[in-house]
Amino acid sequence: MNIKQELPWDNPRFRNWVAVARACHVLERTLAVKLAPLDLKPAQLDVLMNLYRHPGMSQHDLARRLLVGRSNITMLLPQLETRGLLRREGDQKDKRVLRLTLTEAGTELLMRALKVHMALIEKAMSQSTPEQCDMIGEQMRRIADVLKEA
Amino acid sequence: MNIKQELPWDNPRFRNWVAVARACHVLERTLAVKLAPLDLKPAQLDVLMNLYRHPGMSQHDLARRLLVGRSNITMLLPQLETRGLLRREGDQKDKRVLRLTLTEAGTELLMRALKVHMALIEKAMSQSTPEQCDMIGEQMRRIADVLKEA
DNA sequence: ATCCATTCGTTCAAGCATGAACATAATAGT
DNA sequence: ACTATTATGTTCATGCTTGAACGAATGGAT
Repeated sequence: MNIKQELPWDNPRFRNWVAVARACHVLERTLAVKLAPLDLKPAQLDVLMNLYRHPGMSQHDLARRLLVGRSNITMLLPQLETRGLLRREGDQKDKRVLRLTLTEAGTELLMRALKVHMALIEKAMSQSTPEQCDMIGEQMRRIADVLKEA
Repeated sequence: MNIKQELPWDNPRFRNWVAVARACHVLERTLAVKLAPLDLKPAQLDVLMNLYRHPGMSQHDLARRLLVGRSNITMLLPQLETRGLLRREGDQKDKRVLRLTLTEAGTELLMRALKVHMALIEKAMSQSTPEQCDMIGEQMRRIADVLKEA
């Protein structure tokens, strides 16, 4: 059996992608710590952000946007709803779907959390020039597109 | 209360970082699917990769390298050891530490998994020029460094 | 009208990751 | 030599995420 293939650590693409994954991991972890005082997890912040930008979303839409399963949303929402951060109201036309909207309290907490999130990202990406930053975003959006077709 | 702050979606750094996180998420997810036929999870592949490159690592070192808790390693290893993919041998000088090494079977499975992983990364990053790719890796390593000090 | 397929949300069991508490071994200070 | 501190690995309870199976609602075909 031919075990000698080109080993990935010599491949620039591999090494560089590993760096991307590590950076993501570290930032996610750091965000979780910084968000703890607000009693918010990164996943919950993602929910609030998406509801702020797209009020009236269905749970299914939210799941697709967050790249998670529908059941995940079902497990996630009650905590936030009980805390009065969002509302779930049945759609009149389609009795299957639940429309999601932020409450005042939800919006306010979101704003405080966003300050934390923004500060972290600013710190992380402060070393990159605007051009580099845009290029990175461009490439990453392309990657997500390429893989979604896979 | 002043709720009107600069909203993040208008900030390039924020938008671009979100793209990074999404790309990571999608690639991780895709990798999990493609690795399923080998009965390997991404986290397990990470273990095998690190043991291949650094034979004789301790569990603590492995945990730090994977950015994961020590207990996680403890829960992760028995599955791989039972499958005969790695060995855990007590260190003679320091009876606390367990030295980890890949077996033949482990190395062989790793090589097969690496083919899958590499193909995926190649596909993802094929759209970037080598210069762009290196620049991305450079920035990401810097981000990880900056955040580790935080 | 009546099936049939599809969609949305829920429930449930399973697998993972985490952090705190613990046991054992090594090390440093005295 | 003795104690206190630190380091390594394990155990355990908790919480998160997933996927499969389900019920209810919708829409389309005949």
